Amino acid sequence: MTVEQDPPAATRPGGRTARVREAVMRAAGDALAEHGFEGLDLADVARRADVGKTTVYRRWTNTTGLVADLLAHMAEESVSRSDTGSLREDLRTNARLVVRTLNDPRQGPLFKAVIAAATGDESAAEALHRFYAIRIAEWAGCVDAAIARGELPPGTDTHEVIRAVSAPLYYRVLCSGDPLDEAVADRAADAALAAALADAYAR
Amino acid sequence: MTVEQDPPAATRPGGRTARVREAVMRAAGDALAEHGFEGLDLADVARRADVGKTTVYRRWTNTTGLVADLLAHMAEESVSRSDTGSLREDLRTNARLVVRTLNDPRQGPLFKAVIAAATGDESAAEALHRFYAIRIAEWAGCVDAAIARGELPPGTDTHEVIRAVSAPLYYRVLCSGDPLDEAVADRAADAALAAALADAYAR
DNA sequence: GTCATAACGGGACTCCAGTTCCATTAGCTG
DNA sequence: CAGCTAATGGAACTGGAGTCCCGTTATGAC
Repeated sequence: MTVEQDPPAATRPGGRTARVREAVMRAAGDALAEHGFEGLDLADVARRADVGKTTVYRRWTNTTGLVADLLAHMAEESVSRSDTGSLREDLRTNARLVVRTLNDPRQGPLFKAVIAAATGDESAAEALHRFYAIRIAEWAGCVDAAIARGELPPGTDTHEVIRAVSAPLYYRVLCSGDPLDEAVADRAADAALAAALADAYAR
Repeated sequence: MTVEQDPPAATRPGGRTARVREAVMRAAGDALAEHGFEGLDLADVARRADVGKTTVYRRWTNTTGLVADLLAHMAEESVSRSDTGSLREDLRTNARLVVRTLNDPRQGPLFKAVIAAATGDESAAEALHRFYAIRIAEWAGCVDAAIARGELPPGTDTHEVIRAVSAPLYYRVLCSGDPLDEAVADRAADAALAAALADAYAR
């Protein structure tokens, strides 16, 4: 029996489709940064992207679907971590990068909007978790290197160290509303390092 | 001239108005816990509260206004902090309380929804920041007591210690999506304490 | 008790986000 | 380059969130 398995995709990801996605992703980022998630209007995104409203609704269904894809798109652009040879410096670099991102007039509101979207929609939440998993795994490499240098003992939860750096920064932005600057970033990095060292001693 | 200054309020906060607010607050909490912030419909809240739709729109204007008032209402119910005589134990108690709240099938989604609302609306954000300021100030008393007992040196940023306890828990819920349990709570509390001690040594 | 009016309730109305339908454009295959 | 059809674009349509109008209720002052 010659069943023709795996039909030739029947899809057409060629030039135009990709072009449309790029334009819509950029437009969605702009719109989110400007009006936040709740102010997101797919018709407005379509206008900005110079694309038919119908196309946006057909391919992304609704606002959370669009946000989920935007996150996947953002995750595709990998950021390289630093490697200064000192864990304290690497963590401070990471913390300052997060602060700069969250304070950035475009990126800050975008991240807030995306997090807001994730609180109400499972697929957006999954996309967000994947995004952070990638970032955390990337920077966890710094901690691995530190362990290799003997700055931290083996058995340290490397991902937890990186999470500990970002956590107080996001907490300020999302919950308490306290200001965010380089001093706060450095304190967050130092606190994460102190916690990791204390945890090592306790074992 | 006998100008009658300060006319008798011209407002009528009597029985009915207060009753309506209570009913709407409860209904809003239910609705947020069930459908999240983006699924919040004032007409639905009105129905649950057995109150006219017009009334809800007149008094709270829109969804973010309702959320802002709900937060004020939640802040009014003060929770008493613990006082075990040991800072580590107090911080762990706090961390476990936060975890239990965020994992609670009703409170968890409610907090997520409220945070989502705050990302897109200034007045909701202010209400949220006030809410956390009250909670943090309350629990900072534990750190004050610890300083008085000599567990920590004077000059410690007491609010920062409390923020450091909650931060990793909220980060997991809102960003990374990692699970939340008592072990994580204890680790967060211990990390906050370690960071505070390290910060004290550094000074 | 009586009165003035703050606050509420019901229902009609408006407006626009989201859907549907169909014509048009442009990837892919041969 | 010719043909098939995936994918897009325009425009009319629709449902329900939010508004408006006006009659009704009940609070507080006397």
